[in-house]
This record gives sequence, structure tokens and C-alpha cells, in this order.
Amino acid sequence: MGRGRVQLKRIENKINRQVTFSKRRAGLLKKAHEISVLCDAEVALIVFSHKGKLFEYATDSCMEKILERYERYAYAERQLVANDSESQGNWTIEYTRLKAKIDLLQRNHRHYMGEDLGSMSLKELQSLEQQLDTALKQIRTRRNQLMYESISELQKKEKVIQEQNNMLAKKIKEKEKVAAQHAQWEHPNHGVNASFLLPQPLLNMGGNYREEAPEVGRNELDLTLEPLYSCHLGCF
Amino acid sequence: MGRGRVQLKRIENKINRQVTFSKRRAGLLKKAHEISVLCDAEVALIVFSHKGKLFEYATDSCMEKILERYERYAYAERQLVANDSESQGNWTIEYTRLKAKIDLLQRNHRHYMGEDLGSMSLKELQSLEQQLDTALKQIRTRRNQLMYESISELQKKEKVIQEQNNMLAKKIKEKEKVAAQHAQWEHPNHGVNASFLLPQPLLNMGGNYREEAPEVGRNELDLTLEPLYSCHLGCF
DNA sequence: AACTATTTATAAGA
DNA sequence: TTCTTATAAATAGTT
Repeated sequence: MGRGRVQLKRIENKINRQVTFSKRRAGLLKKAHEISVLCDAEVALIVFSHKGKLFEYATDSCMEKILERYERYAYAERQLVANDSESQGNWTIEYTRLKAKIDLLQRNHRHYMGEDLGSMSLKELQSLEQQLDTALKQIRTRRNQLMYESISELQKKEKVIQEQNNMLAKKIKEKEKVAAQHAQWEHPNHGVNASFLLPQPLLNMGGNYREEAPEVGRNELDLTLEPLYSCHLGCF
Repeated sequence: MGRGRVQLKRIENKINRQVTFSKRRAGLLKKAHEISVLCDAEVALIVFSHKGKLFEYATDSCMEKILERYERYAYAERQLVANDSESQGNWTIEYTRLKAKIDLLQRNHRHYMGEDLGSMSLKELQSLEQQLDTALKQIRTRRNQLMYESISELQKKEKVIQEQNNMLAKKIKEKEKVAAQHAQWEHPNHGVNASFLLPQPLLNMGGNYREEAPEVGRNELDLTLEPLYSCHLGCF
């Protein structure tokens, strides 16, 4: 649906991917809502963007209810695989057991949050400390990895842009030279003034990236409008 | 999309609704898959038909992982709502709910252990790191406090015992003196042997503390039962 | 964010 | 259900 056929593979251009994600996400949520209303179905849709942002739709805004229903289904299926003893077992016992497990996990969690330490022995504290220390190291390693990846991606981009920049500067110098020659041939007295045509703003582009092809195209066209262009840039 | 414009309301004709459901369901699943691949997003889609039949799609066929991630997001909010209205519900639902809660806690716990970090975004990782760091500081503070308490208690005990020790030593010296005098008076040759009465173990206790009241009580009582009691301990 | 040329999805009919 | 087809919708690339 659109001007080109779409390949079912990851869109590598980041901007493009982000835009497509926005559009298709809206479409998907809309369609989820439509089938829900038209066909009286119960729909839950969860979408995490590449960056980890959450988007969701749920019939009647009741995500939990639907997820619970889903869990019940999935659970029932799992029962077929690993069945028997549980179904006849007393629910009350099972309930108590689960409750106890939750209590334990929550107490544990509080300890991992540095809360409720009063009841812990020195030995327990030391063990907990060591475990958290290890975890923290792993988390930092993972975080650093992510950041390094991000940095090297940026560096790659910078390099490409710098190259573009150099190329453009070279092109302009050549044009300038040609222009100077023409001027000398036709109006020998004004040739020296041609140097003002060198577009200063361009020299900054490497460190001041404002992206994409249309911009580059404009720079090429602007050669004759230089004074105006400088003024225009000043307004940003 | 089709031969007529569509009204966003329940399709009353049953056959029609069923057909539309079939078609739109296929479309929805397809689009969910597409956005997942094209935009590198994580998508979970759950659809229950009007009759209760389940259809689902999940990126990488890993529904549970995505639902877990979702639960992690929604956790804090849900805690406030679904907290105390627990008791009246159906046992099966309750059971499923508890199961889900346990899953969530365990997942959380794995993150606190530095495991399963692959699914976390940079932002999430940073938040987790900060939380662990805070927790670790609290734990270390508490541990230090306990150690200081323990040390000062030991020092107090050491002091008391040292005083007892000194007192006993003094008493023995006095007795020795008296005995020597008596010996000189009655059996002048045996007076020097009385020194074996000085209780050697006591001299070490300050630096070799093995703690607590019952233990101390035993030391006092055991003087006459020593051999038997040692044998008994060996059986544990 | 708005605009279109196209592709897709799908409602109705067979 | 499935196929076909006319048409509505969605959306990719562009401005």
C-alpha cells in the first residue's frame, strides 16, 4: 500500500523505519479496534518499539482481563502436557502454597531493594551484598555494551557525513575557479571579488549535522544566492 | 475496504460477522507480523472470537516473554488497583492470577540477579542499575552497623571476662599463699605443686570467643562431666 | 504533517 | 469455505 512494493525485511534506514513504525502502528491499532467492534471479539495488542517504548490496545481498555483469560487458555494447554496430580488436589492447599511462594518472593525482592534488612543476619547480608555486586557488574557490562554500540554507530555516520562534506567543498572550489576564469575573461576588473562565493556555512556541517538529501540539493543550487542564504541560516 | 463503506459498529448478521472476522483476523495477524519485521518491534496480539476461540501472534513466537515485559511495565500501576479486592473471585481465576504474579516476581528477580538482560532497553538498564546501587549502599550500611555492634559487644564481653580472670587469678594467688603457709606449717615439701589449680583455659577466652549464655553456663557446669559430654557432641 | 500514487485489504457476490 | 472483483483503506515515497 503505497508507492512501492514492500519487502518483508527490516527497514535499515532508521528515519524511515521510525516513520513507518508510526504509521503502521496507528493502522494496526485502528484495525484491532475495528475487528473488536465489528465482530464482537476481544482483542489485546501490545507493541514495543525498537527503542523499548510501549504501545497497547485492549478491548474495553481492559488489558489485564484479557491477559488473564489468555493465561487461563495457555495454562489449560500446558495442563494437557504436564497434567494429572494438580486437578484433584485441594485448591485451598494450592492457594496457600502459592500465597506463601509470593510472600517469599516479595520478601526477597524487598531485600534486593535494600529494604527490611533488620531481620537478616550478618552472613545473609554478606551473601546478598555479593550477589548484588555481581548483578550490578553484569548490568553495567550490558549497559556499556549498548552504549558502545550506539557510539560506534554515530561515529560511522559522522564519517560518512564528513566525506560528503569534503566532496561538496571540493566541488564548490572547482566551480569557483571556473567562475573566476569566466570573470577574468569577460570583466577582468571584478575577478578578485569572486572569492566571496565560498559558502562558509558548509564548512561547519560535519559538526552540525542537520541531515538528509534535500538539504544537500539545496546547497548546490544556492551558489548564486549566497548573501541571502547566510542571512536565512542566521534565522535558525 | 471493499465494495461498501463500513460502519464502525457490531455486524448484526451472524454469518457476515463470522466471515468478516475470519478475513480481518488474517489481515490483522499479517500486519502485526509485518510491523514486527519491518520496524524491528516486539508485538503480541491476542484475539478471542465472540465464541471464545483464541488466536494469537507474537514476535519470535514468544508470547510469554512479551507478556512478561508488558507486566513489568504495568506492574507499578496495577499494584495500586488490583491489591485488596482479591478474596471473592473464582478459585481458578485466582490461581491463574497468582501464577502470573509469581512469574512476574521471578522475572523481576532474575533481572535483579543480573540475568536475562537482553530484553531490556538502555533506559530500563540504567534505572535498574541505579536501584541496585542504592540497595547495595543500604545493605553495606546495615552490614557495617551489625559488625560494629558485634565488635563492641565482644569487646564488652572480653572486658568482663578479663576482669573475672584477674579476680580469679588474684584469689588463687591468695589461696596459694595460704596453702604455702599451711604446707610450711604441716608438710613443707608439697607446697610448690599447688600451682596446677590455676585454670588455664580461662586465660584464652578473651581472644577465642565461642559465644552465648548456655555455652558459658556449660563451662561452669562441665567441670565434673567433661569426658562424657565431649563424647556425646561427637555423635552429631 | 500533508499529499498522492499505488498497493493492500476486504465487502459483497458467486 | 474459497475465489473473484470492485472498491475502500492504508501507506511508501515525496513535498
